[in-house]
Amino acid sequence: MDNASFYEQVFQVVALIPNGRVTSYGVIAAYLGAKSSSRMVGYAMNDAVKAMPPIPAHRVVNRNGLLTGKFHFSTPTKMQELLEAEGVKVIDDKIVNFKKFFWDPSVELDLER
DNA sequence: GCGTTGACGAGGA
DNA sequence: GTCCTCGCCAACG
Repeated sequence: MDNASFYEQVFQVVALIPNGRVTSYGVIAAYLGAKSSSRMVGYAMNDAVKAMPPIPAHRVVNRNGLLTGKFHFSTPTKMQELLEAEGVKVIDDKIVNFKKFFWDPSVELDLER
C-alpha cells in the first residue's frame, strides 16, 4: 500500500462501496487522511475508467449528492441509470435521500479501529 | 522543474 | 435559501 499512489488508494476505498450505497469525494479524501484534497479524489477517478477492476465511480458523488462526474461516463445518463439500477433514486442528476444512502468509510470500516 | 488542471469543500456576502 | 471566491494538493504536459 505504501507503493500505492494517492489515486490508487482512492480506488481501493471506492471499490469497497457496497451496492446501493453512495459516498462523497470529501469523505473518501478524509478517510485517506487528506480531507483537504477532496479534489484529488475526483481527479483520481478520472483514471477509474481504465482502472482494473472497474471502479463504481457512479457511487461517488459530491457532498451535495449531485452527479457531478456523470459527464465523464460513456454517456451522461449512464451514471444515473447505474444508480437507479442499484435502487438509488436519481432526480435531476441529484440523488434522492442522499443522506439515507450515504456510506461513510470512516464508520462502515470502523470495525478494525 | 514549473504552471495548469480539476468528478470538491467550506466560508462569506 | 442561493451565488461567488478562496484554498487544497497530487497528477499531467
